[in-house]
Amino acid sequence: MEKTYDPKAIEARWYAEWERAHHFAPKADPKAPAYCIMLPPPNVTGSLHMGHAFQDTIMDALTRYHRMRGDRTLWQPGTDHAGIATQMVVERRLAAQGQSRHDIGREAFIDKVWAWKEESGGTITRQMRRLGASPDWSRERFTMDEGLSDAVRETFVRLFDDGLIYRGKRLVNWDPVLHTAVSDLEVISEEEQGSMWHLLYPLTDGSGFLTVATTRPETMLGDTAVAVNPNDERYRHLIGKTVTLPLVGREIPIIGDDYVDMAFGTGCVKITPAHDFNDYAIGQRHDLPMICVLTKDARINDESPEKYRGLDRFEARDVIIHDLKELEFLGEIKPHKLMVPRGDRTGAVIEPMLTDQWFVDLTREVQPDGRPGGKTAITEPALACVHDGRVKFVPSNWENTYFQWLNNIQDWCISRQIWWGHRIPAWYDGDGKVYVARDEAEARGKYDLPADLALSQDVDVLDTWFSSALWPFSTLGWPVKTPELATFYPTSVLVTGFDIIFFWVARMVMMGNYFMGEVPFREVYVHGLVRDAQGQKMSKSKGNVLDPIDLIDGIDLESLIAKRTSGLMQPQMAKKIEKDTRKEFPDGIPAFGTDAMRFTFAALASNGRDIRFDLQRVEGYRNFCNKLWNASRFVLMQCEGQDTGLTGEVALTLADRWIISRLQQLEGEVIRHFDAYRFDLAAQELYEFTWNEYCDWYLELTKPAIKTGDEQTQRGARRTLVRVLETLLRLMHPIMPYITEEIWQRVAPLAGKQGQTIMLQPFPQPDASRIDEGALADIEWLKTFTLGVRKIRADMDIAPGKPLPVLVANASADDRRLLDANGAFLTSLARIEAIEVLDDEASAPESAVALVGEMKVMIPLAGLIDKDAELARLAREIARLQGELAKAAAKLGNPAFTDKAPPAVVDQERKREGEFAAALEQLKAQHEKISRL
RNA sequence: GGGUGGUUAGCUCAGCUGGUAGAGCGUCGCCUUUACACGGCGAAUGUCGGGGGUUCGAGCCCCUCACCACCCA
Repeated sequence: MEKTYDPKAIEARWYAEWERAHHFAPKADPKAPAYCIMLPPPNVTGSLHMGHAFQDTIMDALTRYHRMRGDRTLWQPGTDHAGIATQMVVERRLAAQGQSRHDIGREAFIDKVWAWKEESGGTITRQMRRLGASPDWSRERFTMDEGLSDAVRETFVRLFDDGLIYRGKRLVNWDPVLHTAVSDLEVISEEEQGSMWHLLYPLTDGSGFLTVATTRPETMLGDTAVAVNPNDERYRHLIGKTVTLPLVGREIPIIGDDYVDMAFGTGCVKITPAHDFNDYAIGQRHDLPMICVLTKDARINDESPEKYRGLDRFEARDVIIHDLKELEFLGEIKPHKLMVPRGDRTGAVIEPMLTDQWFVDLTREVQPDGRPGGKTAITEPALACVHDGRVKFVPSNWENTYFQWLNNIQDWCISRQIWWGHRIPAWYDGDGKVYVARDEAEARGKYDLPADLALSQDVDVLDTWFSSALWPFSTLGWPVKTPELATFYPTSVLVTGFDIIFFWVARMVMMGNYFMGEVPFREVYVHGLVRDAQGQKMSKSKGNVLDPIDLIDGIDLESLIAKRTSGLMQPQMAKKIEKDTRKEFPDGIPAFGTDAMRFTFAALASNGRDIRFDLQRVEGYRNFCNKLWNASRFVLMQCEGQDTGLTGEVALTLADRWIISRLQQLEGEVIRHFDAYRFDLAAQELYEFTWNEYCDWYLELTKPAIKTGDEQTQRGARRTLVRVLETLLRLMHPIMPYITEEIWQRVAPLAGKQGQTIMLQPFPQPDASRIDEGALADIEWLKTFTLGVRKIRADMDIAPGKPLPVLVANASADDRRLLDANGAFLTSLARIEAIEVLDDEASAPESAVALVGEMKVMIPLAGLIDKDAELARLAREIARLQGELAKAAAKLGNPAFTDKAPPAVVDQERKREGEFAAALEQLKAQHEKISRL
């Protein structure tokens, strides 16, 4: 083996080998329990970001863990078509050639999108392979595949026939750049600085003015009422009167509605039902007319006074304010912070707009014809299955978020006015009558339409999330009843970020319940969001993104800067991004390798919401990989070509029995943490055991055993070295697949294991009968002894390499037994020249002392030890013990404690008190003795 | 306004059913000791956000306040 761990040299080789050998496919054994994870489908033309890498690490760890446990394990991969995002990219490419999609037409445009998918499609799945991800690639699916498209048509038609999909004019989020409705998910509202304008609306009877406050004055063109709170003394008497809308001249009523916040603004609210969600609701309550004043690209339309027609909404705002001022209808203007909704793709300010759209009904109890409405058929079952535990959230508090959203749910707008996606399976005749079926021929048959009746298909496509909602069963073959569907549905766990609980998780539950009659997954593991070291969200525009592949391979500073500053939406940010990047990564990013990155993600996967990604953490775990590498190197050096005790008699030393015991405990802990999705704790246990026990103690303890032990002892040590390492590798494999495979290939034969790959080996199971409590206790004694000597050495400034003579006094029978048995260990670990057991302490020379229980470990002062230093050292220790003793004594002196606390706790406290007291007495005596010198 | 999460060592975070406050990184000494300097050995460091309560005992349970973050309106 190389002296230093070099991830690059091992990763590529193993991945290719695993994939070639089809190790990722679920095993055929029908008796094995099924375990299935659905990969949340990333955008087919997208690329891997830190969130993906984090999530993929968790899913892969779970997949590898269950595969090793013998489950029939499927990690189902695939990608989605990301309708809007992908269409935008292709449109931008067209625009670069001076064309728009309308120039080339729908069909040609769709061809271009497919071509783009072919060209850039494999990036993210290639990157997943770099991460060591082990999904069954042979089952990879794409939401626009034939089969998945069938599933989409099937669900649409069935929901429509069940009366749960309808078409209607509703207020939706309108992106005026994309010319499409978008879902709430695709709208990001952020606080921006704006103004609050006070507008004066004259009462029609001439008796005065009402002052309304608004942040969007241009919408006044579409006002159809002014609302006040019916409890508001100031305005109550005006309800029922009318005002005359300035500039427009329309007479509109003053209405009373509880919605109006008396304390906010002026307490009078202008109502524009066609351009505001709250106003829309008020409009419905009061049966107000809805006047749409904007065109599809957010210009003023022909419903408005001629002067404003054709103006962009923000130009119109300026003109309207100007005109109102001229006419003295303008009151105060106050600076005001408001939430501005923007399209997440375009950055354009979203306008609520009244348009014809398709919706999934999620709110009606019953339909007019008596069939169940969406609330009964879809929403309530989705709530029920979480309430009754058929779907469990981990951590469980996310259930509240889920409930909160479903309890306030609106009908789901599923149509999008774009071209890339699943075209809505609905046809219209010349009169606009709609026919829904799987295809046109079916529509004609189903609705008994004459063959010569001209039909045209709806031009809109479905929301990408509509197809994503079907993912857990459509990828398994539904609507065909495949064996995979029977085996793997419901799936075991969904791994996802909390940001899409509403939009995706809830919708999968809805669709799964409705079409499969069963939940889509048993558990939802909700992980945090990866942020940068400062806790900032990583985003291209902030220039603080990290590419997981750069952590694996490393990247030099200039390349990193170039990457971060290219293709920015706001090129002026480049300077600042460059400066920040130079500051944070003066030397670029070193190559850490996949395993170190994966271990970091696992270690960061606690229950928190935010995960600050700190490069130093990765560095630490890269060092850990190196530690493991070198420990393995040591083991191989001791064992390769040697008898590793595969057959025949062996003798196990205390150290062997101890590390075997600890290994059993570790196995139990790791399993417990994996099962609880506490990857951070599992990682910590593995780290701790490997470094602080296996390397720091066990390897050191084997050195004297191998060097000076008899043949059986050597064989025992070698056997334990390789067996424990081999087991440890299997325990770590789900988190660090590459390094464990590489080392396992060499270690396994020495441990008597055979197999093509570690990834199909059984996951270690603890064996309680191999936990040797005596060995655990004896090693504690040995450690205490060693640490005591080392501490004296360090405090007295004695060279670490200098062998020391040691005397022990006040040794119990047990101490003597341990001294006899472990002399070799002690001399090696603590660098001791010789140990002499004194029967009579009085004869001892002046020494520095450490305590192991009651026993005194003494290092003679002669020529070695500085008297003052030793006194200081003793004084510190005495002070510490006095503190502890006082605490324990106070506790025991309290009768309430001794009476009421459980006896075991009291006993333990008594024992501690005794130990402190004894130690204190010894050290005090020692202090006195030395100070008399 | 409603909701959720958070506040523990210089930094980032663990702390399971209340019973001796922990880790990594960083810091400070000593050391190229034959697996590893991507290392070894040793050390320092806490009013567990404030206040109150329950309890023999509270970082953990209850109440309250403050601040931070996020979600919904």
